[in-house]
Amino acid sequence: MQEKYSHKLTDKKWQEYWRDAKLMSMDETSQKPKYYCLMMFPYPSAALHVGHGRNYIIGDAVARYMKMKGYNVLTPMGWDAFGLPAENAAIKNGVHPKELTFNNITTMKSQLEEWGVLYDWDREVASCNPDYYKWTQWLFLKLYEKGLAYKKEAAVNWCPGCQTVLANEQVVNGACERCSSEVQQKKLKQWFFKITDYAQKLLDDIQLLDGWPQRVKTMQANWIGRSEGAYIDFKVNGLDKTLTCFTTRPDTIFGATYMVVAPEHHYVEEILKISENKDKVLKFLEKIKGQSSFQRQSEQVEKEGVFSGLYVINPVNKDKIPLWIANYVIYGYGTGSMMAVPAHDQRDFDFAKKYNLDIKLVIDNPKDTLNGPSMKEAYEDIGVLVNSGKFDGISSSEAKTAITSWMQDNNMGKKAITYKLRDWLISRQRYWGAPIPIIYCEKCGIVPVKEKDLPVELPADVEFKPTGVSPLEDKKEFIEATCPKCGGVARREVDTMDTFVDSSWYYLRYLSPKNEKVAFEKQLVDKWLPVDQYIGGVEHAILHLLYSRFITKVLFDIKAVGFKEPFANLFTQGMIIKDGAKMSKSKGNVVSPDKLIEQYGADTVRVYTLFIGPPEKDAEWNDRAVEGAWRFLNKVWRLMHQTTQEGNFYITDDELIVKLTVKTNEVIKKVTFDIENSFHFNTVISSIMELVNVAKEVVDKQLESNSLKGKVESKSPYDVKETLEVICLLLSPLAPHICEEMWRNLGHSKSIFLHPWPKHNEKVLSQGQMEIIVQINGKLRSRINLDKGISEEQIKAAVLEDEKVKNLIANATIKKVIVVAGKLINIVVN
RNA sequence: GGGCGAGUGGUGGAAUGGCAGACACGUGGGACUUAAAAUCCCAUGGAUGAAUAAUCCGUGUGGGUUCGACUCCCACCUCGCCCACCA
Repeated sequence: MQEKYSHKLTDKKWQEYWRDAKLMSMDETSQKPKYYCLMMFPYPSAALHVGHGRNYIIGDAVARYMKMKGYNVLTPMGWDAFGLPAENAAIKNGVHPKELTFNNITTMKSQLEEWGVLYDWDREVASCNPDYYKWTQWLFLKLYEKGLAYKKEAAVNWCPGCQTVLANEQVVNGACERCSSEVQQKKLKQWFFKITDYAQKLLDDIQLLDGWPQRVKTMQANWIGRSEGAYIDFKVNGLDKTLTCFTTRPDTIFGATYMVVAPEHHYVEEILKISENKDKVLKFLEKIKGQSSFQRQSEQVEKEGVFSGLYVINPVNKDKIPLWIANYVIYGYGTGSMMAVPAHDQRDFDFAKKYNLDIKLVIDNPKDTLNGPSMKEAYEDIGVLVNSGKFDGISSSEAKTAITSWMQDNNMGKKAITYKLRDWLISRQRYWGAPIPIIYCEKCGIVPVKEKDLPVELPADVEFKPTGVSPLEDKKEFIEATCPKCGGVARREVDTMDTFVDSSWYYLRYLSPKNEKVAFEKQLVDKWLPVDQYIGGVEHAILHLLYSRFITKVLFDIKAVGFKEPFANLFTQGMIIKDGAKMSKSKGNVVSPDKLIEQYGADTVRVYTLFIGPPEKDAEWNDRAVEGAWRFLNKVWRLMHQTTQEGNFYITDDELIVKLTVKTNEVIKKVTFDIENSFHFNTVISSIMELVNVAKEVVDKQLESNSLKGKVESKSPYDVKETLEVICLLLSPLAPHICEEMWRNLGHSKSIFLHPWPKHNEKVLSQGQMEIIVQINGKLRSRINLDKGISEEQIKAAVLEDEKVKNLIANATIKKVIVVAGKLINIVVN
């Protein structure tokens, strides 16, 4: 064994060894229990920084740990390889997206290897390969068959920068998530997945996700946004037309004093035809059009509206109330129109004040009687109904159901549930994605491509120009097709699919990545899924995870898989921050792992990354503190060297033996608990540091006592090697290279990762003495060392006999004594 | 406005309701060295102390529960993230 630790001696050697030995390959014939450990597959962008590294290092540590715990571990990796950045780069630099993507994949793979992160590379997938996207297209066909893929004209978010359509989820503060251009509205015919059909199931089954962070579950529930209420029909005065609104407060229907429709509402066209107020309405619509969607959505924009010139009839009391058009009504939610109850909704109240509309009190505050005209703000709480006909006097919560069923009986409205969740718009007017497998025939209309004709391959040479339509539009050989139904002349769909479709099922493909006959084998996925541990960034808390859940449920319903949820346990790691901000090229605060790995080695970078803080929380990167991890590994190496160079090293002093063996077993217990319970590798490392510190101290003391004459020999000396092995084993998932090296130096011929994880021995823990804290009236006053394992009564007696304690309570009477086993005693006196 | 999370030394952070500040980083001092690096040792929340004595204060603020609160409950303040004119 070298005297000094050098990562240059260990890193490459063991990386190659593990790779050749296929250490992390799943064993298909194994009888061991399975463990599917999955990292969110990355988009192949230029180069990884230490922030990305955290994700892979955590995952690798978990996978190695579970392997040592005796599981048959599946830990695959792949590439979410379609998408805009590669295509944008192609437009800019003229490099084909495919070339760029695969170059990036090569770079990232070698970076992962340098970190010592292992995967079952035989199962690698890339979503841009035809043998993968063939099955993404198959998935589309399955949804189409089930009526879950449909085409409709829709006002879509159009990014003028990327020249494409964006999903609602890709619009952030009215701007494109990618290029920050201001998003415009545009009407296009687009393909959608009917995720709204699964809104309730997606919401209900959140309950099944015991292993998910509460935060993510809440975010999903909010995103689905279920609300219960009623649809209520309002007849337009004097016309044979009904406008329906959605409300969560049917109890306030008697207080509706006007009605509002969104400016985009289809009825606005009718209004313009017949309204006497047409000019003002037109002027208003013009003004609203000038406001970007971002302006409309921000709260700074004042509620504005215009009287339509028409009236509607409140069905419950036949009141004739004005119909308004206003910017604060969202076309996409509910019915795009709403009843306004100014007395009991703050927004309606503000609007009514501004335009001098009636405010009618229908819910009274039982504690403090309200007076309609003098109200300063809306009363939104529960209360007792007034001015509500036969419903006067009942509570508002009762009234909700009572009024709804009464309206239902009288054909005025009905119970309703709405969701904020919208259907998933999957069309992209882009090249670098999976083509939507659809053919348009003049005779037969929309015809899906036959499964046997998949994949619909992307042509290689196309012109990359942002024109607002897919580059495939220019590609005659691609567009021209024959109708699969009638054989006639037809044309192909030129849009490609949102990359979230690619990533919504990849975890199934890993089980049979090369199968050319099916997307995945039911028997295999049913055995291996749900994923035991999914690890990734919280930024995917909504989109990717919701889409994956949706696709899994669809596949379950068509009996393609036998499970309802894809991911049993989810771990979302925190971001690495540098100089107070997320690492990004534009901010110039990116820390590259390459130099650090060159200087300190992979294990130092890994240990520091895990030591930086609890993995689920954000953490600030500190280059200087990396040094601490380096020093620690060197310390371990020196201890190892010092105690193995000249044969076995025995501890012969009984006290030292107890100290070291107790600590060794305590740390095994603590480390195992911290990994199992929370992946808190930061405390795992600090515990191992403590063990190393104690071992060092014991070894030094032993060396001192060896040089002393007349030392007392123990009857059963302790070989330090036992503790050294434990240190190697506990540290190996975190710092695999150095541990593998030290393990071999300890005389083992097989890889440390094939050795079982150590178990602690409770009996050892009960040896020696414990320190009992003595509190008087809850304040720390003394400490007393007592033998472990004595009873509470004995502790109490021993403490009360103690001279110091006696003095402290000399002039007081003892009221009560509380003993906490093994820890503390609190004497309550007065 | 709603939801979630967080507030502990100079810094990152630790603490099943039971010794607050583990483990590190940094800093100061010392040993070794011609010197430096590396390594090792000591100190390191604040206050009053000559003090290695001793005592008091101290986990955002104010209350509460408890023998005992960083931890639980209530109210508030600050910060972060997500959502947001969702009827």
